[in-house]
Amino acid sequence: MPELPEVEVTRRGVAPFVTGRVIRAAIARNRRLRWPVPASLETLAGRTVRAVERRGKYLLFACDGGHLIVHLGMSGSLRLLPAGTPPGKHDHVDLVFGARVLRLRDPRRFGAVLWTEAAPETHPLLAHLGVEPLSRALTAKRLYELTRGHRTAIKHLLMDARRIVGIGNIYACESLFLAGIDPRAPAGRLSRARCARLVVSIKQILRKAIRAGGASLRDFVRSDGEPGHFQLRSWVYGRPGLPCRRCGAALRRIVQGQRATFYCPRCQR
DNA sequence: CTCGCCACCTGGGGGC
DNA sequence: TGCCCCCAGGTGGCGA
Repeated sequence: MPELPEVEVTRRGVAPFVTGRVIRAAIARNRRLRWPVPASLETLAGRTVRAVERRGKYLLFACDGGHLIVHLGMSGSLRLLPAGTPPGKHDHVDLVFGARVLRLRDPRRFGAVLWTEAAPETHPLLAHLGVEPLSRALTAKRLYELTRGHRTAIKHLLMDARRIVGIGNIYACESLFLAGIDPRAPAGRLSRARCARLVVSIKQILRKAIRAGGASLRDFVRSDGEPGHFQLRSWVYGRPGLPCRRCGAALRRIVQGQRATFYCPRCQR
């Protein structure tokens, strides 16, 4: 799935086609996502989409009277298709806009579609989210402060959405490579200089991935319905045993917190 | 509060 | 071909 760049690319792909448009119908063929798709989904019919926003990996469709919250989980994608396109097995939710339908496909059903009439930032899923990595709020100083007192590995902390949002397994590995930091390093012991380098690396890799149209691995499909062929060439992710593109050393795969971590034992210390 | 771990799902790929 | 096992980009929630 979708880490921040893929969600942002989806947002940008979808927004021009739905902003200012009236939802003619909202359809849930399978309500069994991570949480049940609420019955209030159907009340979207007749409402206008005012904006498409993003908070972390959550997409927020600002509508008259509320926000539709969409999370793509690990295998979700949103596509714009001609209305009437027959749904596939894993196409669970549709928003119909006249000639087009915005369709959620999510084979693993780890995604979510929720509706809230309160301010979205107060929603339980969003209320405790951390800093946006591409915002000015993420500075070297901020990362330094966020890491103090934490013995957990820096890679694990990067993926903790209560501190920093949007960084998943791929971009955690890649940004640590760019910063030359061992993913196992205790977060609280990183120097100010290393925090500064890591912040630069995080912003760089996320921006680059957005520019590339999102790293397209198996499940990500661009919102226009074309399978993304763009794949950000990874430095370390998914390359165990292969030579480091920078120094030639054999890359390693380890497991941290039940997740695979890829790194270069020579470049990252 | 932090931590370590589990669970929720389906599908693809490799080995036999 | 078929079967079985392993792996996968997330993250809420549990108990310690």
